[in-house]
Amino acid sequence: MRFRKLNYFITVAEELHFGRAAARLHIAQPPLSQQIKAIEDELGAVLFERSSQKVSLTPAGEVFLPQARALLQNWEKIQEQVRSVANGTAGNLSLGFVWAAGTPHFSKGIAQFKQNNHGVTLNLEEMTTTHALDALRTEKIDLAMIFLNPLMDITDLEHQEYEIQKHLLALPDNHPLAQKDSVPLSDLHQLPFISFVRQAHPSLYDQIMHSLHAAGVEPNIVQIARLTQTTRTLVAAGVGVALVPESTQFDQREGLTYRPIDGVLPELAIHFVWRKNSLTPLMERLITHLQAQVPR
Amino acid sequence: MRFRKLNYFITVAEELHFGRAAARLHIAQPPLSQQIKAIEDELGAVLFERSSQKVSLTPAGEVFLPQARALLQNWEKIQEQVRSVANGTAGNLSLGFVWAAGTPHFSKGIAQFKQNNHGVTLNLEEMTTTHALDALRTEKIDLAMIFLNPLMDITDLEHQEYEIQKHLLALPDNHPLAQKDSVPLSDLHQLPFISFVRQAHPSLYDQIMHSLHAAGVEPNIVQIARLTQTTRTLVAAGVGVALVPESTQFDQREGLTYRPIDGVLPELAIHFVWRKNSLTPLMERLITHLQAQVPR
DNA sequence: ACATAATGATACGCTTTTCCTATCTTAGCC
DNA sequence: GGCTAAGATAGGAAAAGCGTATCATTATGT
Repeated sequence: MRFRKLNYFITVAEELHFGRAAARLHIAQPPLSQQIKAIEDELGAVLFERSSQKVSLTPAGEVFLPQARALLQNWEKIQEQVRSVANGTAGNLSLGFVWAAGTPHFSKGIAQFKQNNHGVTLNLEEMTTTHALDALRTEKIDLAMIFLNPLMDITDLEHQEYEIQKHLLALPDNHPLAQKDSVPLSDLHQLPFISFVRQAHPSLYDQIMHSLHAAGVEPNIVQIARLTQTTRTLVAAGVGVALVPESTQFDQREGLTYRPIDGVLPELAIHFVWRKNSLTPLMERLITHLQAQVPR
Repeated sequence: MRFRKLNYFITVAEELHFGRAAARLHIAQPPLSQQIKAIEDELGAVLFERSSQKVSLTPAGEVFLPQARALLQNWEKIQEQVRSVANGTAGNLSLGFVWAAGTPHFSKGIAQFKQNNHGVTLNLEEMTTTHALDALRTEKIDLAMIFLNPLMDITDLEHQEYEIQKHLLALPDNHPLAQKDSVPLSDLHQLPFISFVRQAHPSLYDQIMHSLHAAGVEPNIVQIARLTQTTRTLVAAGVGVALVPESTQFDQREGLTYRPIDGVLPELAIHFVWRKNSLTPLMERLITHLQAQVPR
């Protein structure tokens, strides 16, 4: 599909000489004459006024020439665009990610990717793990970055690790435990606790609770916060303490301190997740790029 | 140039099934697979996700489909347009015509032609014979309607008769000659005369003067008018009499009378004139149409 | 688990299209 | 009147496209 004939016509129209045009096209003159005749037959319109002396365009040819040029140009553009989408330098991508993934290196990575891929439209949306999985399966998003753990049933999906975060204990500045450099897990027993809603990340929630129980810690959940933002506000207000992903510390806040935990807690594994057979070059490129931004 | 492959792609994209698509295209399935593969190779982009279970578009294919459709549609439009221009139902045409050609049947003919050929843009310009010939040769106009006579050198042009007009004598209402039903040529001797500029229609001018001399009439040219409009104003004002084309009488005017001439005067032959080998279907159609409007 | 059915890919020979070489035709020119 | 330049025509060769037969893969049903 080289639009051969269209090119033949344009070249003859430019040279106004079958011999020279044929030379430019690297073919002999007779087939060129034939092909032009074929176009004329197909269109039902004579495009050239021929004499042995000179060749000129008929009004029909005059009208055809710019249109033919435009068509070819259009075709070039289409080709480029399709190629761009194919190798991932253009296209659309909807990404759902959990709040904890929104680290400075994540933002930087996204910004760079946009910078280097002007043809790409990224659609970013913050979601809970539960919501993101649903959005993936209903094809509302193409890619998710969520808390993954082995208990989840994701046989219809594929995934790849993004980063592992540790838990930190969020404390009010003036809390007695803030004196210690790191807090033993057992110290959390019966402490007033602020948790996220289980439904947001059910497996993670269950895993954390399991770990606490195993360490003999019975948390006294005094409040359930839907947004991490709210959790921090409540902790700062002295309502209680909370276990938060380490990425939370990137947002500094008056009156809040973070301490590492001494003891066994599940890791916070953020994974890229996508539907089977839906991994496009664009997604691959984005995943590779974002992963490269993760420190260490 | 049937844009075969493009159509193949579109059909497969619509059916999402190589077998059915091949059937719709009236070819076997293997060549279809081959051609699709050829497109993919050419674009450097996989367009379909194939499995023995189902075929689906890749993002690149998704982008390509509407573009391919648009391209084909565009091609159809181009074809139609070229065909229209070729058979004269569309296009542009610049027509220069002498004032005398602007009769009611001329106006009606033009109006009808426009009505019946909406794709046609007519560019009408009133000109003198001299100016029209120049405009023709410099390709500023495509067709002229001018006073033609055998003395003119128009070997580079072709022509066809439009209509023959007679001369009339334009008189003030109260002029003594207005009493007669027709005026003998000899009566014009020494009468105050209003003439057009010789340069406007030189051959015609010379021919008229020759006829007058031959009849022993020595006109007393008191004024030279550039516009026929002006001639009539001057005649009505009693400045003199004038020889005018019979078409002039279609414009009635207070205080003006026209009388036939008894005697030998050149006929006013208005011809279509165009450059050799420049007669397009559109011009042919216009010429035929206008000529059919001439009375009798 | 194994045979069956459905579907796209591959192999290979045939047909059609396109191209090339050689020659013809026409129109200007010395 | 022959010469030259340019496009058209003729006929065979090369290339592209197509068809039949077959393979490979995957789901399905017993």
